[in-house]
Amino acid sequence: MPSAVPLAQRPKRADGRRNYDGILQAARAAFESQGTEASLEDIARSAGVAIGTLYGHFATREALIEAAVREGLESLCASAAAQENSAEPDVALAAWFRQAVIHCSIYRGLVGFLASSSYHEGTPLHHSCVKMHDTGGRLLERAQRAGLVRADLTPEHLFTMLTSAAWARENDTPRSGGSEWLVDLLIEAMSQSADEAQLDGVRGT
Amino acid sequence: MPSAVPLAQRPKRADGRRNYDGILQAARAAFESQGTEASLEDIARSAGVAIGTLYGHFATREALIEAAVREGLESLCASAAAQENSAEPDVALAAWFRQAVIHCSIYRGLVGFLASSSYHEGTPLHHSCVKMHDTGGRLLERAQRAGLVRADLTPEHLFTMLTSAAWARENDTPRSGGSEWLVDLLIEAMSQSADEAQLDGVRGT
DNA sequence: ACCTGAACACCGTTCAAGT
DNA sequence: ACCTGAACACCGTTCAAGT
Repeated sequence: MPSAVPLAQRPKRADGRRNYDGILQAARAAFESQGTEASLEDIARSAGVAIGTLYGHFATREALIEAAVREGLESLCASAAAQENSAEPDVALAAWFRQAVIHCSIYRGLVGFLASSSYHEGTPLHHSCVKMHDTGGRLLERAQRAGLVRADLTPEHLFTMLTSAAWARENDTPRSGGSEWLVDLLIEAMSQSADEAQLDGVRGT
Repeated sequence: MPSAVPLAQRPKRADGRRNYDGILQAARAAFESQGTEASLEDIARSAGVAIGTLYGHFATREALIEAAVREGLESLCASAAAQENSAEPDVALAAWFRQAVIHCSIYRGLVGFLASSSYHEGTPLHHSCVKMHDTGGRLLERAQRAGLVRADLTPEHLFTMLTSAAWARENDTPRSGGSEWLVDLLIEAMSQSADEAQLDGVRGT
């Protein structure tokens, strides 16, 4: 069994698929302008279906959110796997980190769901979180083997940095410190100089 | 005029003060166990007053939150001002940063209000945010003058780091990366070595 | 000056009835 | 297999009436 939680599925019947897609489209628009707390009734209304239809396709708000971001997170991880062997290990990691931060903050409130799903199995978004852990972890390990990133970093640390930066981005204001800046700082903080890497080598890390 | 926004005020009449205090106590308990989205009706109920009484004292949810954390943030800034000249500049900054992270994450959801209040005048929590900016900024500047902290850091950057770490703490899980770790990383990232400081000196920073 | 609670509006969620 | 919308529960917020 690949996943214990029944994720939202595109129906087979034509009318069902039409509604499913319409709801998803309306949800994306609503989440984009009002965040993940947007009214589900409004979403159903603007999709032209009854509220019961929305619940029929998406059992919970989180299931709807999951369906709305699934493709994006999927492609984020897919593109990372593709470039995994092309770019320099540290550049690849940094580039992916930047993309991931953006993906996790497309909707205001999304990163909160991601954070609480990450270590809670049985939650719709958990699968996506695990996938991000895995691909992030792979990029991380590769950079660490090359001695370009601190050896004491774990995939969990990476995920914490990721979500924190995404949250900062979500709450960005023209006058605020700037999440872009924070991302730079975090990337710099996880890299290490050649000397430090050699020290690690001596210590046998 | 010190503040354009009318913050919640302790009433002068005895019965009013009793209710005000009771609501505040109930609110703190509710926020602690359920976060800042706790039901206001429940709070009023467990304080033994009608819902109208709660609204009479605290016009908005944010006003209630503000009143609940005011003392804590006040004392946080006061203690920083006191130690401002005792400890080493960088240690003082780091210590305050740690305390601040804790204070901003006592209630789940609080840091979200802080982040959105920081640059929005006319919001109940704005005053507290400005105060944190100021005291944080003073500690920062002192550490920078001593060449112990990166010169390009602004108080806004510090606030962004602060709230991000507080958010991470708010969402901490036994299995997660650990916000404590993130705090350490951020503190380390803002410090700079003596060599770098000298370089800055040469450049005239 | 302060308290009360009914009244209104709104939203989430379920489910019996329909096609 | 899928859709509908009434029904229920709950919460936020206001305000006329009271002390």
